[in-house]
Amino acid sequence: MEKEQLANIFKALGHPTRIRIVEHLIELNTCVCREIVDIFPYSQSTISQHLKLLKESGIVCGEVEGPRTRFCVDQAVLSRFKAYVKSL
Amino acid sequence: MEKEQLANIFKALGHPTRIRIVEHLIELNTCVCREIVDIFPYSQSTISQHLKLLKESGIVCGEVEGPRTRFCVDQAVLSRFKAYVKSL
DNA sequence: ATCGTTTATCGTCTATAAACGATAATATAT
DNA sequence: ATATATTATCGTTTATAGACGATAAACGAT
Repeated sequence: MEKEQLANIFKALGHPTRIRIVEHLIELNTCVCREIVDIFPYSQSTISQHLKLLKESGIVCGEVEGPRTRFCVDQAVLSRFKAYVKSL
Repeated sequence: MEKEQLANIFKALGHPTRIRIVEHLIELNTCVCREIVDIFPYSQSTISQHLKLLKESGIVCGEVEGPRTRFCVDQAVLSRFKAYVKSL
């Protein structure tokens, strides 16, 4: 796993809200943006921005499904990330 | 482990240079600032600042030793951090 | 065709990060 | 006492993050 992507994943997780979003995604397996907006005390645009960062890091993927986007954790990337952390 | 500290550790590792510094500290077990400055293409003040962030997150600790500071990874914190990541 | 719902993006503002050089602080050695 | 080496901090500059509201885009339902 490249240092650059590693750093991006760490950075993506470097915010309490994004940690919680990822935990939530792992728990529910999948999720649309609206559900997350309803849970957190932030605006839709803010949550969307957090999801964008998570997606850009590669740890989360989102597929468009009609008018909404279904987000989920990319298990392959998460596995590689966990393997790296374990190696520390 | 509290979300706030978790996020701080993730954030601290969210920079390629700081990842490398931590890897280096783990490898050598301990290190003074000057050695790191010699390795990386950044100024002493920049490296010192990176070390400060790492220290503030708790993942690294530094004890003053005469005119220099000896840095090392806090194994207890690293362990807890690794345990959290494993739980994802 | 229009409306409502959902999501992404734009523009803005404020705060923090990242880098540097310069300087202060500390301790060792001369 | 003075010089040297090491580290931390200050001040500055530029870039990025984090939040918001407003708006655009996409689709489903009416």
